[in-house]
Amino acid sequence: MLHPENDKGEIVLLRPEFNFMSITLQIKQAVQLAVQQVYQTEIALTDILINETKPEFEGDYTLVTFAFSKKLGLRPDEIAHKLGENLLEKADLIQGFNVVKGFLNLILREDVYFKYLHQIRKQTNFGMFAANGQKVMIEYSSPNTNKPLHFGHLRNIFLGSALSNLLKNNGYEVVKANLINDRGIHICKSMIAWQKFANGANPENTGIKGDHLVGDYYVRFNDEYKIQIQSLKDAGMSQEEAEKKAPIMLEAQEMLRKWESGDPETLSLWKTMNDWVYSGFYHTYQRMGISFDAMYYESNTYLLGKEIVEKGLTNGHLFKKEDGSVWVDLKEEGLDEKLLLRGDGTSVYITQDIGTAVLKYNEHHMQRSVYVIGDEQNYHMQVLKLILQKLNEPRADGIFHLSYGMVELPSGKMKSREGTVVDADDMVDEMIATARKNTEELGKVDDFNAEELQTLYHTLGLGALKFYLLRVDPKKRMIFNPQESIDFHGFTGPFVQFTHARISSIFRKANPDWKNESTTDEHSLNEDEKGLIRMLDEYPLVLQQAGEEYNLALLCNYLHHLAKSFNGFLTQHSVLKAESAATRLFRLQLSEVCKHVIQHGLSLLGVDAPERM
RNA sequence: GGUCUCGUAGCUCAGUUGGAUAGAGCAACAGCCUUCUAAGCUGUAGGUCUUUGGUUCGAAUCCAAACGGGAUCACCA
Repeated sequence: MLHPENDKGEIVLLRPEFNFMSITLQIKQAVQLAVQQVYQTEIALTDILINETKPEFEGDYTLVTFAFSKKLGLRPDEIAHKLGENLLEKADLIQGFNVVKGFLNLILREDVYFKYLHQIRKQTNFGMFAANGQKVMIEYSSPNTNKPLHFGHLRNIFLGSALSNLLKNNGYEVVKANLINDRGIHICKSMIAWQKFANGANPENTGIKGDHLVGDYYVRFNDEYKIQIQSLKDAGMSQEEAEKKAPIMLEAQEMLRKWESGDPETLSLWKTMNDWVYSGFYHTYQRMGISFDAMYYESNTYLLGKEIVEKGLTNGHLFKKEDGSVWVDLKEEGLDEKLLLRGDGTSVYITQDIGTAVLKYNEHHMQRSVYVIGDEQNYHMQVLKLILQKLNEPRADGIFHLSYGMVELPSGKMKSREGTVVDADDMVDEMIATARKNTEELGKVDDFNAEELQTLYHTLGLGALKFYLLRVDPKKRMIFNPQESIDFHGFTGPFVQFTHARISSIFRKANPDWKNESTTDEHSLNEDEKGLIRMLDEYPLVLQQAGEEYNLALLCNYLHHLAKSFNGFLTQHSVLKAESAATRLFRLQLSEVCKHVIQHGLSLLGVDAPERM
């Protein structure tokens, strides 16, 4: 219900035509004027609190006057009465009022609703914002190349992808970026295991998807590693020593050294196996409707990172220790000293992140750079931003870590070693299969051909999955119960999709000429209709707030609420068989906007809205 | 131990720039399909908003402490 404000406390009009129409803003302006007239006091629009009136009271919107009470030194109910009388007399949008303690319940004239609905109907892209000249990069997904994507990645991917859609909608120029972690000991582990155990197995001759194939050898490495540790321990070695001395681990480390020194054979294998993984990832992204504008590879950026660090050393922002290692001092910032280059000159994790950040900026010159990364890296991201600021890298202040909580199983964390990881491809398959099962049981689309059915199952399965992962506040960790799987009832994607299909059904059965109809009859609004219009009024604000807070859950909640309200409306009132021609026309218009908002909102979440289901 | 973070119905989550009697979904129970799609709707039941103290007209929301989860504090990535 609030309008966003800038530093000066002024209302910000992202797209003036929306806010001009907004019912709540109209009321606020009227209240502002009333306060001025009755009490000769200026009051900021942002200090005016307007809520929707609770159903148990009479009214449409409610002004809370407690805050004025302190400023004016008067009783809240007295202020409410005075303002109510003034508004009734002066403001032509108010038809009546009542006062309960400090709450001034306002009854709007019906034509306020009609006018609003007509105005948003004129907006062909209601919910879309004009370009704001700002460019933002959003990095998400960012997988390692040693194993397939799992359920935890899905939260990351859907968050990043939906956030990209949302910010684009809200007027930003968006660059979707993916940073591939393609180098390091983890990929060498898969490579070693493949060399030793695969007998030349590849995606073609096994039919196994490339990322899964490589992942299998990563698992195989760990199995072998465990066995070797055990036998070394049986021979009297300590756990710690055995972990260091296990031959297969030494081989992996040797391979990493070869990789870093540019050994052609090693590089060739590395490239081959990474390509298997990429084609697997590509397939997974594609079926989920995920895409990127810019790809970054850590194997490309770590060298740039080194350069930046060297430069920082000569600038005196960094310092060198006796062993030749390079450090940054973050004690002033309340942190510790952090290592940036090892004594032997090799880079560490954060070095390549520094390089990537600079490369990103050099290529795109964006004002803001969002990193969708799990909350276990909060500290790391804080350090990265501080270092870049310290090095005076441009737009370091524009870095934002969209930190999301881990997806956990009821039994706790997913652990690959314990085989409790839920694979992303399996999950998508399972959701599509569930969609199929539910659809077949209901038997509503028996006339669909095979292709239409495939599309529908895909739409519903992915809709359920995406909505499920986006409906929770990203900051909070969430628990996923695979046994119960994901429901298609209640607060879910398919529920919202279903509402869209129902509305679509109405329009299929209406005379297509209804848009040309006109009537001079009067239609009197009922509470359900008013409630729906109030919800539509809220939509641009929800989008704006969701964008500013990087919180897609707000949009999910809104869409569920809207769909729920619409379903309630539909069971109470008939559209096509309305009492009068005017009512029928009005309800068609209202339904049309609701359909648009549902479709538009879902599209931002990356979810399709089916015409039938 | 330091820092950060979370604690709301049996379960999963909303609600947190302080506002009326704290809301959804799932699970449970009772109803509603000759009427635009029942993947729906309505009702019942379910709460010491972890606890204690503070701030005030008013606290789930802000502050402090305690208790209980989680993350992190690597020359790993």
